[in-house]
Amino acid sequence: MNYKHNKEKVIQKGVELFWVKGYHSLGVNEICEETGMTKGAFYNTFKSKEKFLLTTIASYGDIIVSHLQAQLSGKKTSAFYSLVTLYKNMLLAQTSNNYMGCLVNNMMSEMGTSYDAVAAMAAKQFKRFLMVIEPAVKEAQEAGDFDNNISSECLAEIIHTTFFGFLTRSKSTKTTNHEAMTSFFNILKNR
Amino acid sequence: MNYKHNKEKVIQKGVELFWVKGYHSLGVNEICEETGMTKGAFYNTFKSKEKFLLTTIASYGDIIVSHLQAQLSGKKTSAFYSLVTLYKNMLLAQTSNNYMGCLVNNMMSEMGTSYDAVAAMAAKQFKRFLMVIEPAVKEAQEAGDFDNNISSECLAEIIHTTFFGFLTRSKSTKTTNHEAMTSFFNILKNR
DNA sequence: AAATTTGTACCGAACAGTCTGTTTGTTTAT
DNA sequence: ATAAACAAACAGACTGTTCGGTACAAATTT
Repeated sequence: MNYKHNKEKVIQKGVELFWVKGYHSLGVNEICEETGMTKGAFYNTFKSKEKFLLTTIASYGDIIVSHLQAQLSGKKTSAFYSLVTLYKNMLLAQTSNNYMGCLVNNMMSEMGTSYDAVAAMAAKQFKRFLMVIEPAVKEAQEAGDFDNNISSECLAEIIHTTFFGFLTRSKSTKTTNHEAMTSFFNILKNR
Repeated sequence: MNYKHNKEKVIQKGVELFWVKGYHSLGVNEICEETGMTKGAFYNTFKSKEKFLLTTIASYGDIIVSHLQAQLSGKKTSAFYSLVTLYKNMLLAQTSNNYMGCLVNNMMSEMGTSYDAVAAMAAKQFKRFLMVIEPAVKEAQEAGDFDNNISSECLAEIIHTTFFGFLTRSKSTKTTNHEAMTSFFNILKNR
């Protein structure tokens, strides 16, 4: 009544909260406390907790897509090196992020088998990530750094899927395995 | 008191339930209903929901370790081929398992950042898996199928981590990406 | 004035966990 | 041999809390 909520800011806070706590251990009450909304405003705006989650995943996807594009469009170095640097930095970022991983990956894991709409949304965002990565992969293939006997789409999928694997693993070890990540890219690289 | 509970059976049911539903969306009431226990018996036996989870993860680890050992000890073919077959079959099994993934991987993701004891237990089981895989990886390296410029431990870790990535991803797509999995092993193979 | 948004009290259901008292097999004392 | 004592396992009603979601009136915007 005395305050018009900034929907974008609320969504960003939602991203943060779901990212840190996951879906089931985050309550609507806590969302309201953290965002300054009341339940009335929340349900009027977002209809349900699940729909709010879907909105946050989509928003998170936007952020990551922008990040990936920014990191890969620099073009100061080879596409291969850009990719290696990108993934190394994203893995490194986990240490200062309390190993929260990636919201899309987290939601695939927590909700994938039980909430179809969430699974579909996560899959959609994953595909968007691949679409940003793929041109760089293709470029690295054409430059001879990656094998050419495999489609760039498939290779992009392998890379990002493996990255997700490292993210999940780092949650339990509380360390980022850079050695393995580096070795992974060394193996991918044509000798 | 006309019934003595079979602790092992209860744990196995717990494995199944946590595997399907995860931690936060599985209640103690449901565990009791499904196992035939009452709350009194449950809390007397397992002390808490979290401790029960730890027990089930350890038990699940035993099952998987046995499975991995059994599949790799056959030795009818090369170590490389045994590994490829093993992972292909495990990925394939997801389709008939409703994409439940691997309990250890699921728990790393859901609980890793919030419950240290669970994170540690998941990490422990993961290490056990690696210890079973590693000798086969080493053998494949010695046979010339895998690169020798990398430690067998590290390579085992890359393989299993990537597999976990594929598991998580299959939860959202509801399909197992065999093409990517096969390509992954093709890339690993020395040409 | 009409429509929309907000705040708050409230709902029934579900949550993890506790409490009291009971049933059991075993150990000890007679 | 019998009985008393005991600890462990058991049953399930019950605790207080939190859950997602609703109702509705007051405030605000149109």
